[in-house]
Amino acid sequence: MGLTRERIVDAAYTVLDEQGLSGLSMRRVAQDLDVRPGALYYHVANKQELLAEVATRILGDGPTAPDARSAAGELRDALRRVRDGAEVVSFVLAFRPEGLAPSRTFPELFADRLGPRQARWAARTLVHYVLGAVAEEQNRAELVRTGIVADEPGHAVEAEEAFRFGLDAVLQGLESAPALGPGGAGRDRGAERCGARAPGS
Amino acid sequence: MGLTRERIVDAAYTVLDEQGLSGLSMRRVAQDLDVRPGALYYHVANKQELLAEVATRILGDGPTAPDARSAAGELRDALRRVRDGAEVVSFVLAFRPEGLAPSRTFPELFADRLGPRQARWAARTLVHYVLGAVAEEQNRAELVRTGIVADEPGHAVEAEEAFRFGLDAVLQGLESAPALGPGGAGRDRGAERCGARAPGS
DNA sequence: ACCTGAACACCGTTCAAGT
DNA sequence: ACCTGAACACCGTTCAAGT
Repeated sequence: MGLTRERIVDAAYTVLDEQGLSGLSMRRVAQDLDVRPGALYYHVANKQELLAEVATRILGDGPTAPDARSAAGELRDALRRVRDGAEVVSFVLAFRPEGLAPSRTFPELFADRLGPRQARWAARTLVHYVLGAVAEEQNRAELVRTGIVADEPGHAVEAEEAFRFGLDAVLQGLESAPALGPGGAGRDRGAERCGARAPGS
Repeated sequence: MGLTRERIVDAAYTVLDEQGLSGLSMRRVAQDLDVRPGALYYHVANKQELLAEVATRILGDGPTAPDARSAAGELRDALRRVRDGAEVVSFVLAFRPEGLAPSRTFPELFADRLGPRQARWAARTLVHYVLGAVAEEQNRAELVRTGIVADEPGHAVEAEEAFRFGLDAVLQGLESAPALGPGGAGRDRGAERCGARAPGS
């Protein structure tokens, strides 16, 4: 009864939450919509585009909080609301940089203290931290679900503490370390040989 | 002429470097070894196990440097040596935590200053940062390869600066922020409402 | 304009049967 | 013990043909 881009995204989001990212196939989405797989391609270019739409839905309007700590918390909440949320957003962020909400809003959080370049770098550091932490947590949940690993009690609180520990460290470092102009000079305490070559081939 | 687990890992590593992770299939590996796909399963349980072996090869013996900064640099070098290295290691780290070299060696880097729990958290924060940074860089390289995005000149140096910026921040934060006992009390500067609920469903 | 039917070119994995 | 042949149950994507 009228296939729509929006209905497809809805169905995909539901499949994601119920089956996880590994269960999210175009064929499965089509089946849930009582439609042949090919029909989807009239409304959506390909699976990547559909995933990008799902990621946008996961992230919502982006964080509304004005400070980095609360914004990171909001991002974490958004990612945790749906199964494999961090994995989906990471994937989309990979092939569509600058296209997602955090890439636009997070740099603003550092715009008062840092130049535009450093603000972008700081934002990426923070976003990567949250994505990595939530992805680890959700991946572990997937392993528990499949029975590969046992659900140790007290793991949830440990995850909480661990997240806070790392978040504190990252925020601390971001607000103290790079107190210098947009040129990028002046990081000179034991910074010799950190291993940096051009990517091979 | 004598299929071996080692020869299979060799072939997989070569396919990875030449075709990327998306081109690394069991069938492709079998083809390169002049063998039917089914033959691989006599030496390797499944694709995940093979990927774990490839990740181990990418990481080598783990970092030999005694300080966190150099260790992070060594990890980054190792990941960058092969195409999609960060993606592979992230994937393996997801379904096989504690199984890879960094999970064992990185906590030692913080063992003198932090308790065992915090040392593990600090290690994870640092490893996630490096993985995220290299993954972003390599994902961009893949996009350039496919022609989806243009190869802006000066992007390599920007990546270098960005990595150093974030690394400095993370290291700074890790060595200053959590100067407290293994109990976990005492992070009390503006830490209200960071958004923490149990994972849904 | 929108969807079906049907195919194309792939996947990972299993397993009887051969040697 | 080790590998082949052949299948099973999937994929994403395309595209003529129908309505």
